[in-house]
Amino acid sequence: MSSTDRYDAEAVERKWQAEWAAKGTNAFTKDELERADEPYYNLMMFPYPSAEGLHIGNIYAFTGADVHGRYWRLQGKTVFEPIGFDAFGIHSENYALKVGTNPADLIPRNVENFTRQLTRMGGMYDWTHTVDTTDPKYYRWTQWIFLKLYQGGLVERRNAPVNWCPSCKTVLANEQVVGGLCERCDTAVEQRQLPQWFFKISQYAERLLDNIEKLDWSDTTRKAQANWIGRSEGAEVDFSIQGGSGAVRVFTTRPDTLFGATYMVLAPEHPLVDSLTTAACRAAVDDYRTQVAKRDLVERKKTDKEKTGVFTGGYCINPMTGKAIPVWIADYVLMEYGTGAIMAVPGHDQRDFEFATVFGLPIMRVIAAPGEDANTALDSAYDGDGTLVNSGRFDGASVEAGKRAIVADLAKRGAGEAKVNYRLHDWCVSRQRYWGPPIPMVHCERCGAVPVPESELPVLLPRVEDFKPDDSGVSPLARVKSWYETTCPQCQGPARRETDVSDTFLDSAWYFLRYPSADRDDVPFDAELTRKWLPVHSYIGGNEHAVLHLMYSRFVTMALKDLGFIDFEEPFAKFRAHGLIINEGTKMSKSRGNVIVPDALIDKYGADTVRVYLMFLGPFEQGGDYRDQGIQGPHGFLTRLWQSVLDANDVAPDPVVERKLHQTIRQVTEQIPNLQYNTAIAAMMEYLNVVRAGGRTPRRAEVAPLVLMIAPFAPHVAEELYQRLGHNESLFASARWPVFDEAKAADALLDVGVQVNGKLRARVQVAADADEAAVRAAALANDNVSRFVDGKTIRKAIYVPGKLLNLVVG
RNA sequence: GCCCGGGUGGUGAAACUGGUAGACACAAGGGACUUAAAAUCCCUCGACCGCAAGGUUGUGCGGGUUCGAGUCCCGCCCCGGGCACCA
Repeated sequence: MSSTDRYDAEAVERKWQAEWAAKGTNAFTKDELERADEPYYNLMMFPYPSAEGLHIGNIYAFTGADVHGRYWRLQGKTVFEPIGFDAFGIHSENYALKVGTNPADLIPRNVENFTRQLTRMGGMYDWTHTVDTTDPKYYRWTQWIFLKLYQGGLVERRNAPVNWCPSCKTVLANEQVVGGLCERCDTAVEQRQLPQWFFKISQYAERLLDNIEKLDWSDTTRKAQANWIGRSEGAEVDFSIQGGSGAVRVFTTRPDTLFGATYMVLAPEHPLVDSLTTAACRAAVDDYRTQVAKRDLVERKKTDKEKTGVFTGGYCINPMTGKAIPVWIADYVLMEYGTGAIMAVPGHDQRDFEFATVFGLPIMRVIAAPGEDANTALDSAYDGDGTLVNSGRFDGASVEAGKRAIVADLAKRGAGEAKVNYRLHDWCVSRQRYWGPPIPMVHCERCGAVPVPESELPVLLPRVEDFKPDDSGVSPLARVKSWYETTCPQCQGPARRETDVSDTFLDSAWYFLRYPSADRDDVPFDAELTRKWLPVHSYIGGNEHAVLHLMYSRFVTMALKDLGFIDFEEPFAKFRAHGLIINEGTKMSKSRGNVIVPDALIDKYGADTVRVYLMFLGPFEQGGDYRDQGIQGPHGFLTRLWQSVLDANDVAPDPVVERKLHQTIRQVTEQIPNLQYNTAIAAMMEYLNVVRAGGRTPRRAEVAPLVLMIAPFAPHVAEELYQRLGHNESLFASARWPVFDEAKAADALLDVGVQVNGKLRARVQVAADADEAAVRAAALANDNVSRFVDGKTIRKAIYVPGKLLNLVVG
């Protein structure tokens, strides 16, 4: 054997990557996309191109998705597998600040490096249809989407709190606030109110929730989405203000406990706080409100701190008891949920109970559990089921019936109504930052906020050398006078551009619509191509995006459908979340210094080995533990496969090997579409062991199908072996997935376990068509079985055909 | 606190719908081939008892259902991830 016949992964991979690029094996022309017979859009979450390059987690995810795409391609589908770069955002911006470079210079270098690495891993990417969210040709259409939603009445400008670091003089994202302090300078973070742009996603809450059950998505992801939307059924109830006009409206899920509402609590920011506050309480209320405003948003939401609050001096009337109850303010009531005000029922809500205990407010029982009555003392809130007590004419009703009856009563009197509330709140898309697409709006003193005309898109992000945040509290763009000074598109008067940029999540909320039409500059997405290729057939990505990215993508898709731009409302027919890779039992992180460097691994073993190993580690949807030594297994496997194909002769396949082959094809064919890659690979290893058992010489017909089956995992070596088996064209362009023959997969003899009283005593071999009597005879003929049966009566026999016989004796 | 995962040999992990636990692989040990090494091939490999045949035991813990439980039910413990005062 000459040295050129040794498995040289590097040479093989170089050769085939060049071949694919030269022949355009994985790229589609517009015409090809339009004419595809069986389109299959295989999408994976595009990466943020960091300066460090692809990490093993990216590679794991992309490989798993690529295996999926290559499999369907071999099954005859036209698989479109694009990749792009999600390059805007705070990560790039902060990193650029840290190293003192402009992100506009940094990103192209990172993209180039990522492209090199992705190519090197052997992904089946169509590089003629890629996107870069920072390219004006892309973000022009991100801005277009903003405008379309604006025109559709789905965008609104309103004040909202942001985290503010008084020392860095900048707005912070929630994750930049650590323990109430700025992560960079440890200064206490405050809240500031700024006008921001919102997408009214909450209008879609019901549809977003209802559609979930129709989606073929990972269960965990669907549950996360449902929880995030957080539907809760209850009622809104008016508590009229004593000695004043109007009422305070609250949302409650427990209208049945209304008789137990002994006080009320408003969020400190609630608009009625001012009018409810009496002169005597004014100072304390103002003081408390200032303190709350000072705290950052993250700290505000901590649940484990002691309840605080102050009395406003005002009273409202409980619509059921007619009694006046005091109105307090406290930071445990949030302005953004419900109506920003609650009726407190300390007897049956733990938070209210704690608050009432701290401030000595009355606690009343209005629900009695079985065995309790109206006078049973409460030492904590009781939130279980039971019957109403201390509730006038509603006494004796169940919780369920009480809810209905009290809501009906309130409705009759015009004091309340049934109401469904959602946790999901509107999407704030404003970022007081530099590295993002400028929001395409103009502020005119006369006309107010005016959208930039479509014909003037893109609103280019100017190159700004000094994009460090300053104390203005607004985007760095607000310092670039030459940029923000403009004229009003409506009245031509002097105007000022919106200087905030949009959220990165907006960039990624529509990129899948762009890919097929990435080469079009006249439209964001071609109508025909979109109809043909979307919704996405398969989407694979991390569970860290299970909520926001997927939710926003669904929302944008729904909105675009309602606006008449597309004819479907769910973007991803199928979604699967992949697991995480850990290293020797511990999480990988830069600080631990245990990050696996993919380039070094590929240098040593080749991309094919790395791909197979990553997919072999554990179930793809659960992740796995990367162990350095383990890679030897897959590497040896590919080496043996190589050797076996080169050594193969033309003798007809051995029947025993052939049976195993068909069983293997069956298993692998079933498991790959379900992402059960680890066991599919194990089956192929097992088969190759049979082919090579005892050092026998493999036959060509025994190994040729294995070359095809390993191709999704190890595409380069598969191509090379396919060629050496005598084919001229690329395997992926010409080969078809092997088909198994059920008859040939069937075993002639079956191994049946024999139990006596549930304990395994023997295994007997019987003909595949043996009936129960035959199995029983064979079992009783077995010494070890008769040992346990002799002298006893067989009371019962359970026979699982072809598998197991259990004799119950006694 | 709540919602998801998960807990099986020395290790990563398999196990269809309740039916022969530990496939496949790593590591370890032994052997063949070789001048040697590499590569390749073969054997052993949960624990305990036994020369063996075989037996007992074993899937985080405690109960239960069943002819039969890693798998189902009830009650716990531990690990990982996400959400978190949501009224």
